[in-house]
Amino acid sequence: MAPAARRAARPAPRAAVPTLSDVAAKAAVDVSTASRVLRGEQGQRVRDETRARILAAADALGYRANPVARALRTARTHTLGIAVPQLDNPVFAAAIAGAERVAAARGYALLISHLEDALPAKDAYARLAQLNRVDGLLAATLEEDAPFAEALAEAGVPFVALNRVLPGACSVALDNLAAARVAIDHLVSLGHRRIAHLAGRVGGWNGQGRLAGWRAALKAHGIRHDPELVEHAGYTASGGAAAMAALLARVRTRPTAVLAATLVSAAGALRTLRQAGLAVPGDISVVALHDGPVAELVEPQLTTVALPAEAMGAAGAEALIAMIEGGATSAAATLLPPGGLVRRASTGPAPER
Amino acid sequence: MAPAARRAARPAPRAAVPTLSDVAAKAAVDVSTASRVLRGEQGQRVRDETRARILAAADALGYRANPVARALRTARTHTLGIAVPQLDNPVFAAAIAGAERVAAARGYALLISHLEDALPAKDAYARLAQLNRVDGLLAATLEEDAPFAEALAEAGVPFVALNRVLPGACSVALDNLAAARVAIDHLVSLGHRRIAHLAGRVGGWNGQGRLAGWRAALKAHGIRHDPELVEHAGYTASGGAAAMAALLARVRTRPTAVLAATLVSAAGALRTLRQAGLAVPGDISVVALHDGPVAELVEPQLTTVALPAEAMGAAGAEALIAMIEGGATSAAATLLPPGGLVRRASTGPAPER
DNA sequence: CCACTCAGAACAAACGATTGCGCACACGGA
DNA sequence: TCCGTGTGCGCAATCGTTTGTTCTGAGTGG
Repeated sequence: MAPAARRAARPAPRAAVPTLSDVAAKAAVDVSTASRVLRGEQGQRVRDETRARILAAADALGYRANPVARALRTARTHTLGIAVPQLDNPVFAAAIAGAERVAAARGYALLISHLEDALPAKDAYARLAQLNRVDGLLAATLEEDAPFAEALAEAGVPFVALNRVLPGACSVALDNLAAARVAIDHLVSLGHRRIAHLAGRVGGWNGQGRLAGWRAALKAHGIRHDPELVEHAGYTASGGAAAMAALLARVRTRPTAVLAATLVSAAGALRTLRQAGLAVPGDISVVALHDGPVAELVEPQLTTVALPAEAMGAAGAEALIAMIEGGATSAAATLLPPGGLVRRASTGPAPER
Repeated sequence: MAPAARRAARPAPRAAVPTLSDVAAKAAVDVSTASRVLRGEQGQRVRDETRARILAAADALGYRANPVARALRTARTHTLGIAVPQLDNPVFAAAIAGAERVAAARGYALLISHLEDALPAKDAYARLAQLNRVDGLLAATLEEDAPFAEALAEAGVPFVALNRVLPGACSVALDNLAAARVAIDHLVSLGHRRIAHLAGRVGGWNGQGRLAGWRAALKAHGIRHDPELVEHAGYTASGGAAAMAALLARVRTRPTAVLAATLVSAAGALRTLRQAGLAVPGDISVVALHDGPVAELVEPQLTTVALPAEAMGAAGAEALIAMIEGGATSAAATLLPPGGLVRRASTGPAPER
């Protein structure tokens, strides 16, 4: 199979890419005519014969419009930016995948930018330097980045907040209340009434929402929420383990079930429970928000509530493109309903007392 | 100062972004002079006073060069593309993170493209349409995509193959032989001599390399490799579980240790071992290639060999930028050495016979 | 037979930068 | 006084498109 692979180093292999004027020349028309035909605009008055000639020439040359030149002229790059705080987080990875899918389908490219930490508004402006190369931005930021949002708004850059609701900005986020409700409904249906909550990041939008959801769902079932049953676990395994340990050490009456705000913290909690000699779900049931491959790797496999991370990215991209193309800056917030309960082995009937 | 800045027709919230000619006007110089000063080129003959005036004007206006215009003129977008087959795979996520880090540090943006499946060369060309918006491409593709590579080479697009070595192309990949060696050394030092291999994707570059590494490392220790001890597991948990089961069912003498080609398949194998009533590491040790958070979530926690996925993305970006800026198309392959053994609970001394 | 209309296509001006070249002016030596 | 020489900057072309405007005939009604 020796034939094709041959890769010259010297002669600057970059083939001259045909331009519009090449096409126009070959078809013996003006570039403007060629442009109109190739852009396929309706209502253009071009004779069929001419049109065919241009299309043939373009095809023969393998012409592709130069996006850069087009962007300069039209002031539209057909590129979306997505800024995420962490690339390794599966939730953001999924969101990126969703955004990429929609972007590609709509003819947009996706530029990705990693926003290490909470960025000082200053940095936000620095990032803005890059922003004239995108038509809009998907901002999947973690917390009090009002400055960031304001910088964007001020600069007139269309953007949508992802993974949280930002008042006044178009936002696409997860419906944490509904998600918590699904989890609690499940536990209650199994007979649980004393249900603890391993909360997520304090101050984070999702963390707050899930905590609120836990409370509201309990209330809906006529269960008074016991503040003692909340422990902040963050979103790491060690955080989950530590929080579970703290909870067990602190409470008088052990809860019969736990709602963990994140999958990974639930996995950590499982470790603590195992070490404490408690059976899951025999002694205590565990359910986590967010589904993922990890749920099947732990022992026992975790019952979860699937959350639409991919769809969140996709919906964000849709909304952003709508803003860009429609021109209207909507400030509507979209809450994506949970995908449903994924029942596995970590939940079971409440133990008899 | 009414003259220069007047842009939007409607109220058009998008703030008028200052252009070079705005700066030039404010500093009362020609745009060419402003350009030379702002680009900071050496050897330009500009009076200090003039330079200061221009810098002040740019600063006052908050001027940022328009990357699109610059790209059009210079035929360089300062954008890298990265094509990955799966966005949800932590390895690729890490590679993207690494590439993004380097790209950002070097003043490049990163465009990400998801290549669903093996892409017919046709599709490869379609993607090329987007390619004149990047200066080069990081191609993290899975397998026999020689057509893709050739399409790129033919189009003269600088690219580097990521996560595999592609003959004739600049490649950055993991040193699977060395990684397997680290794992086997560890097991052998614990007294293991009958070591099975849960292989990765058949036909994949990494899968092949790890299999070869397993063989070579055994040989280095004077252990004859037993072909019976290889089972193809792929890179999923269920694949790992099934392969482990098949292996146990098939072999006469049970191996005392297993080298899994991937972290997730190792996790699957753990499940099978647990169900089979075998103790890990009491009856059998397990070590996986690639480290990650999952390793600490499973029971027992997995001993792994850390593989530099982030560094791979970074090195790929470095190489690509070097190609772009240096002009020379190197075809060198870089193999990244493993990060080392991460010893956890899944490996222990070989059981007495 | 003559203006008039309108289809079909060319002209030309942007978009915002970069860059080769040329034009002044000041200075120094003959 | 005059002619290099060289510094400091402006002129203008260009990158590849898009798009408003103008031009040219051919067809038409009066």
